[in-house]
Amino acid sequence: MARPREFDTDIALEKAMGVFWEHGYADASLPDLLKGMNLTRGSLYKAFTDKKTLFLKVLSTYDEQAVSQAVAILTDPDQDGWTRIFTIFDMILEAVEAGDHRGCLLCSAIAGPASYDQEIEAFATKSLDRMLLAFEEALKTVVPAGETNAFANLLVTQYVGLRIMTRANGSKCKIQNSIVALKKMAKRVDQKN
Amino acid sequence: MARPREFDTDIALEKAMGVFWEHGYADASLPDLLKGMNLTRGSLYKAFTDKKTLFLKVLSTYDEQAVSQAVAILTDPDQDGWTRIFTIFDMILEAVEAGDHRGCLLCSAIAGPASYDQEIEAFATKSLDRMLLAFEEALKTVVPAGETNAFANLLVTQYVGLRIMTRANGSKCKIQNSIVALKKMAKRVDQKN
DNA sequence: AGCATTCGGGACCAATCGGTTCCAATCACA
DNA sequence: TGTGATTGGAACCGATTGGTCCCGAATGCT
Repeated sequence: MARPREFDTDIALEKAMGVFWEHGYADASLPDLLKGMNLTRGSLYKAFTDKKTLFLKVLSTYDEQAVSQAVAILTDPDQDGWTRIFTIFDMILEAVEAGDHRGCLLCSAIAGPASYDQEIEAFATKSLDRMLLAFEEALKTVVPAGETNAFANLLVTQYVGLRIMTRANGSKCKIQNSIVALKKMAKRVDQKN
Repeated sequence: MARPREFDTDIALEKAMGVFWEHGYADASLPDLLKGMNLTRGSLYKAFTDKKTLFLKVLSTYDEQAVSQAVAILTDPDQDGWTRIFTIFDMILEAVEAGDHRGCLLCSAIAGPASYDQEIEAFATKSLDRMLLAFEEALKTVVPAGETNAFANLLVTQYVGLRIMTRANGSKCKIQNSIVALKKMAKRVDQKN
């Protein structure tokens, strides 16, 4: 019984992801979201309750998609540890070079609403911890066992830093150089091992 | 002639810095600023024109104070390069351990309004570039000449990443570990040099 | 046919935003 | 003493915020 939804919830969620990704949580206004999702106010609130609830669901799908992709790359057993790691960082660089300044939805959430909203913080932290574990997994093959955790944290911090700087326009060069240095560091660490 | 200002502009500016530092640019509302600065609307607008103008002035005083302090540490000729660098990172850790989750006003500006306001971006980028040069200066004594720039970029990125993660509450452990790894990295780089 | 539920779309809500303007009171300088 | 600028404080502005409600039309299930 009853008329079914005319729009696909998942597709709407991905469109919402696009809006939040570009504008950030706070600066994505309801009109922005409605236009980006091709919905009316009534439909949005009936389907997603709330702006914040919508954002949490978006974070969830971002975790399933972007984060899972990164995790898959970092834990790919067919590749060398450093190869996996630099696949991730090279993708960041490629995105910036292609003019994509959106950065990482997760990192922007941490920089923004996570500082005053515990739910958002918990969600974002959980996702970032998945990346931490994946980095650690990749490092297991290339650094001594007792050091994987520390280096994984360094790489996650580097990841966050790069993704944040991505959102400022004139940062391409700095991002390039950071990754160059990261590769040099990898070489040094590797020779010792 | 005329009645003089009852409040000290510089002190008001520092109070405003405190408000922006804690809340971020967008989330610092006029009432927040007025309460934090002990001013009324009229006085604020007469003295500082604008919320954005006020913020730019605040960024400027932040540059003169916090950034200059960091630059001074990083370029102190009496200290070893790595000592200078890890003084900076240890200060970040100490702040977090003391419960200070404000992070870095500059980094928050880059993560926030710098993405849609060119003036703010230009200002923040300029300040961050000062830190970049200072990191490079410190590195000159400990890494080969051709590599100082790349490593300086890595360190600035690390700095930004740490400062952003600082604003999420449960990140103390990650920050600790990142810095531990940074020190390990320094050792490896040093042995090669 | 009839019921239920969704649709798009707009009206409407209170609250807040940044910003302007006016006020009487205050105080310094000439 | 009088002029001029600044004070705290409130009133007020239009715009925007997130959110609710109601509408007639559409559509699927029984």
